[in-house]
Amino acid sequence: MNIYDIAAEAGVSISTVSRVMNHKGNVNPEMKKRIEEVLKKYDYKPSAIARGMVSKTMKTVAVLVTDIRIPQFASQVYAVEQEFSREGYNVMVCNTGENIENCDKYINTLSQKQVDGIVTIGSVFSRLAEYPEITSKMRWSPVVMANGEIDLPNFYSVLLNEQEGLRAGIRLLYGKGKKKICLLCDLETNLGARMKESFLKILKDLKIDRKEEQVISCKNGMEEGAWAVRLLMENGCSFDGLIFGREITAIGGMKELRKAGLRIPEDVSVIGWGDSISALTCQPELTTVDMKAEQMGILCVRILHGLLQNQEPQAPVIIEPEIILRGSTG
Amino acid sequence: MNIYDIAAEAGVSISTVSRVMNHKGNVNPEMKKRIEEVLKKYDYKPSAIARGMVSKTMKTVAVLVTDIRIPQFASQVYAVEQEFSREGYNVMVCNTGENIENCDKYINTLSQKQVDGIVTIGSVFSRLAEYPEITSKMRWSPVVMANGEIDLPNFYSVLLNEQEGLRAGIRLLYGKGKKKICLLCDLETNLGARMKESFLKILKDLKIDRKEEQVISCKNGMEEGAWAVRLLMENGCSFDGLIFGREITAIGGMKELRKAGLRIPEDVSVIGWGDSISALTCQPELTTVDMKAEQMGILCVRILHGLLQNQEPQAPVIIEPEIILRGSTG
DNA sequence: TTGAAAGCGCTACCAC
DNA sequence: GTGGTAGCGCTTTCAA
Repeated sequence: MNIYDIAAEAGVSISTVSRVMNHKGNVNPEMKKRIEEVLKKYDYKPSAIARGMVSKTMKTVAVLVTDIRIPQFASQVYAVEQEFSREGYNVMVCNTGENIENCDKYINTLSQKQVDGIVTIGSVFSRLAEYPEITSKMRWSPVVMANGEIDLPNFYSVLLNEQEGLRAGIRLLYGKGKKKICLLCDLETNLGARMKESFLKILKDLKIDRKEEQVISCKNGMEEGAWAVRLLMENGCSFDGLIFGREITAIGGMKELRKAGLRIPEDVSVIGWGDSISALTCQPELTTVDMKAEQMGILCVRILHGLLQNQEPQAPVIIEPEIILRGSTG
Repeated sequence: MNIYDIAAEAGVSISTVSRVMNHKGNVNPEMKKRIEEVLKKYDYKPSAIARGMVSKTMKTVAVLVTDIRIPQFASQVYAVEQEFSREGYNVMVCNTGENIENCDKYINTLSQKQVDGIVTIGSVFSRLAEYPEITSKMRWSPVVMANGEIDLPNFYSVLLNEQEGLRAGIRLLYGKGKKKICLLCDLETNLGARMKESFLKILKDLKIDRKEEQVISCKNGMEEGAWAVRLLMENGCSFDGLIFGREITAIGGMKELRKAGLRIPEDVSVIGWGDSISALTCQPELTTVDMKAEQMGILCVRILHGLLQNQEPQAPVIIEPEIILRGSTG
């Protein structure tokens, strides 16, 4: 069943059927009605592929994410999908893994399929800047980066004001009398490196002058969080406030603290970084800097969808995080 | 840049270029080399849309899932995406929500885009059987259901042996001397209803004869788990073993038990149903019946990919769950 | 207001 | 072994 069949049955030309289906141009009301009846009779849906061939769009966008199993990412992908779905787009999901070079494979097929746009989720994708052979292949469509930034004409950003989040966290701990604060995050990531920088700057602003290790690098994961805390204790570092770069590492860290007989929040207060249910399942519940995953996803869609409608590109959007108080900080 | 440009630059016809690109038919080695050089020079990628127009496939499949933010579902979608990606397919994700009728909207666009196949994730989709007006629109492609089953020619299934999982859970509790066991799951779902049935059957098999409420219906969610436990206690029901239909409800339930001063596992042993990190973040760690989400995703892909290659359709595949022992059962 | 026809970029068939 | 060409199902222009 194709447009010719419909046209034949309605006794008109395919042009007119096309006009009726797309609500374009003027069509005699009577004829229109006749065509619509045939359309309904067969519940006819025109081929998006043939349409895409002419119009150069399949109404499909792609999301690049390292791993959709990570709750924050899942939330963002969810928001992106739901928003785009409302605009009539479908969303392809690509789990690239941490290794940025894997993007290449996806970019190849996405460009062949001419997806209308790309959303990247997670700070790793900022590293694409180091792979011009990949970004050069990404010029056919706009790219909106959640938590990432690349200085190229078709790349746009939605960023989180991490520094303010960190500042709020430090203020909170400080207000509770916790003045020996450490930051534990993955310094090998762009986000982690930025956090360290902000952290040291804020401490300086606050005229806090700690000699002991203040920043420990640890990968994301529960085990790694526990490991980092152990390291801190083995080094004889004294601390009474910990800020983690991820919820899951914070939870691993809390387990280790408990194992060492330290009470949370009495002996050590803990702050995580995220926005997922995990913060509620752990004991005590975890105070977090809310990364506003869903809001970020929604904003990415607003920008990308705007671009697809030829709206003016926007300056990088900055989202303000919010600190959510729970048991781990008393 | 299209196939004509490549052909012109190489001084050959588009037929030959097509043959080289698709490694089909015989081409003079010299000419082949010349064409490949031009192809490489421009890093030329043929349009998947034009190709799809002829070949009737865009090498794309879709996943229908209620909500990708639920960890088990995220794991399954992840597995499906990774496996299909290895086979050269892209995966569209559709978050349909609990309301099955929302599928209609997605099915319409998916059929227009002629996706090669569909994977559904979660037992809700069994309910599609009640909506022939939707399933009738799903005939253009094979559908493989994870945890679901519909008796239609193009629908295939990968199922979990829930009864065995439940039996293992009950045996475990029984072995620990816990003989007053309750099941807490959402009876309004297909899965929940089946679990209740299995549960009662197993108790009967084991000649366990409990008079008190043994099955409580509670929706999925932490609050709901807590609510169900409260209900159980308010009813004065005595129990020493709880089996929940979801991890998250189990965690909510454990919180409530703790609040009531009950020790886990000494006073009450708890078993959840799932396969996610939450079981490790809670306190104590949760014993679960592993739903084998990733394995299930992988099997769905094997079946669907086989069907796309015109391999023989398979009988429903049944996966055996596995019980993972942790602190909540001692 | 309607229809004829070109053309989107490719694959596959049929001649040569 | 190679090239010409029909045709996939649509949208869009141009004439009528």
